[in-house]
Amino acid sequence: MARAQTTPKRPYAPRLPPAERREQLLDAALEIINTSGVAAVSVDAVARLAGVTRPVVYGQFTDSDHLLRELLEREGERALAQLADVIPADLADADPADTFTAVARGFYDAVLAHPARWRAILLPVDTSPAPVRKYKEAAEADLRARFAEAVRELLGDRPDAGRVDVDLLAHVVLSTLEDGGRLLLRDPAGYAPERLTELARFLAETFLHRFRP
Amino acid sequence: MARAQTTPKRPYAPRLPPAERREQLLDAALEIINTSGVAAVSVDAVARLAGVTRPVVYGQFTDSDHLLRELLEREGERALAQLADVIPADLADADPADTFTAVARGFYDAVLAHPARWRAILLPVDTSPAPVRKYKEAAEADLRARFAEAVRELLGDRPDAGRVDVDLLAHVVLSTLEDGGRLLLRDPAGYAPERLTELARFLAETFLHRFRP
DNA sequence: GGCCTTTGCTACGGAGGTGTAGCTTCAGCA
DNA sequence: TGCTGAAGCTACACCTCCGTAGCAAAGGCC
Repeated sequence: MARAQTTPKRPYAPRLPPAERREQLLDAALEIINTSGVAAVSVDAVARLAGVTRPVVYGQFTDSDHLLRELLEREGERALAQLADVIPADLADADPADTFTAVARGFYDAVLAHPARWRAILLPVDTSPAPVRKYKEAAEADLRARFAEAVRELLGDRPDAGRVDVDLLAHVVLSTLEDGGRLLLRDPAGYAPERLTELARFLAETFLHRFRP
Repeated sequence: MARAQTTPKRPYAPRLPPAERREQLLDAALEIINTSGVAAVSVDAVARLAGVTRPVVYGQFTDSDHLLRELLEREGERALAQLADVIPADLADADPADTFTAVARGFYDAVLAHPARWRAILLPVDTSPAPVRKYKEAAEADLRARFAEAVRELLGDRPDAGRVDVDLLAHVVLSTLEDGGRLLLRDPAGYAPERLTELARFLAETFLHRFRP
């Protein structure tokens, strides 16, 4: 009764140095994305989940867009780090179909290893007021360019090689892999990595077959 | 000065019978999606754009979700109607690669013919609070099933036919076509229907080549 | 030309989010 | 042990959107 007359007085949150607070807030935002979708991310929601008040969030980020951009950047870097082990540096030696299959498998395993991260990256295709999308598109363009380069090298001056729209093919292949990632996130049982990888192998072999009659 | 003392008194919107008002409101929502994204669709925004007050909207729809669902249903039906002319009834006769190429071309032309409609359908991959997504997924599942059936018929009992994960392949092919549609909407000059269709033909031929050595 | 139904409007109360100004608490250090 | 700066908190004013209750205008019908 005595304390009811005054506001319950929120417990003081543990103090953290800026860098740690920052990480904690980004973690909170990632969790919100995974439980309630990107749309639910607001300065308010992040502060609440982190057990802190809004001014604390404003101390680290200018607004929720800024926070979201930073989150995608952080997760994007970590995602690329995951893929770095997977994407081969030199592909001159190995069988191209094997290589592609291994990349696909590595990607799907990476998705399964950190579903929350990849959900944040793969699901919001249109969302985010455009400044966020930029970072992602740049990263994807880079991946496409590398893939296209690899295909060009592979085809060399084989007959008919000129007929292939390599850049558009890169687009299609990347988006196919991504789509597999989304299926994996939505229904890991129905679309297990093995199944997705098997199709990747089939497609790679089919493509190569076309150029080795 | 005389009229400044009272509220400016909004001009009375032209009266419309419910059915027409409904259409008009759906049109307004579609325009909002195209100019500002799905996230910007609210009862308020729709009413404003339609030159009408909120209670009028509530007369036709229970809330913005309901409105969005109805819109997707309307546009979905119209989209399917566009595709009806394109998707062949019997495919026993023609060359499969030609058929697939024609379907792809028809689809891309349909997208270009009504970009606003297809933007509403293709762009919001994750958005929309889940009840809206349902309708779309059902339609896609149907398309996938039909495609898968066609491929099964085509393969028949050719050697190796059993090795193909037809259902997953249907997923990949549909999502590839859709991705082409998105490219077309974002950059019609860079990804003209001809270019996209050419790749579709190449992929179809490559696939068939694998089964006709 | 007056009535009555239909369509639209004003006006309210409320929920939730934004960003900021100014006060409080904590912890380390002299 | 008391000061001080960094880290948090409260409180406020503002905005946008939500739904609804009750009033006002149009226009068809007799």
